[in-house]
Amino acid sequence: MTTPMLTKNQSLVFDILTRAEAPLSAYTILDKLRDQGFRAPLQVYRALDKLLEYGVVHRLESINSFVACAHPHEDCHSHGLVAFAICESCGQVMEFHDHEVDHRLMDWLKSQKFKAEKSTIEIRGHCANCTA
Amino acid sequence: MTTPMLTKNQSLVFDILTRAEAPLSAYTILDKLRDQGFRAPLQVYRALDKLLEYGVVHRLESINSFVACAHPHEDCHSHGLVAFAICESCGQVMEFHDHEVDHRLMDWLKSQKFKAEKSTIEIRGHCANCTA
DNA sequence: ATCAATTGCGTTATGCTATAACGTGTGCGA
DNA sequence: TCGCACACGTTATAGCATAACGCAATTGAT
Repeated sequence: MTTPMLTKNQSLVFDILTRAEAPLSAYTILDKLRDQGFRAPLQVYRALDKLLEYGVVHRLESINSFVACAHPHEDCHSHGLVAFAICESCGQVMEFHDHEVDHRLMDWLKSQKFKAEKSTIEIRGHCANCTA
Repeated sequence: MTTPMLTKNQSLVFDILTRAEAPLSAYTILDKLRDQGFRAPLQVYRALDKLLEYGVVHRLESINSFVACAHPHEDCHSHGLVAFAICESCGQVMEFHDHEVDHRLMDWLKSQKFKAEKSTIEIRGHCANCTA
């Protein structure tokens, strides 16, 4: 999918996520954008929906947060599965694509005649820096 | 981990989940247990916390729901990763363990010196029955 | 040019998910 | 019998997400 021109709200949300050191919740984004005129959660969620659709933002289901795609130049959808390692100390996220894991899961799904549409692979733990 | 005797509330919640055809949200469980005296969400969440700890129940992060472990005789923790295929039509869930995927992810995490603690692999789509 | 359809936007209200904080009772070992 | 751990019950609150309404701007076909 090619990413169309972002609207004002979409750009504001995307910029916040791009500059963030860690994933942000929708309400945290809302708070950071109050000075820019944001007043309601829906303004954030609507922008996020589009950014997710364009593949430039990921939703981290296990922590109800959102993060800018770490590989914006490639097309995340073509990667198939995307995995995330989420540090519970510092909050930082590593994004990871692996075709082996991808194929293995897809083969199993195929054997079950299951049509996959969206996937979530999230590992929570502690990153190298925080495992002092 | 060996599963201790369940308390009354834990048993009630576990039985509901065991009999359910699909994952249930905490509030759905609450509603189903009102006749048994449940009145507040915490009664459900506290039971769920223990059942999760014992490994007899899984939390599906992507749909905020809970499901009884499909392989109660084995120890889910020793399986390493557990994957779920969740049908968005009928709600049914297939549970799946694969050492290949497991090792591959763990190797990558190890190379990043990331200490994994909890993992989530959830694929949403449509099952064979619902892909008419 | 005009009308209809689409899309984004703003607002209010609401619903769903999860936990904090308090107190009670029970069982059990020191 | 004292103290501790644990399960439980209740009220209140925090955090996450969407429904439903209406308005404005854009586009594109007639």
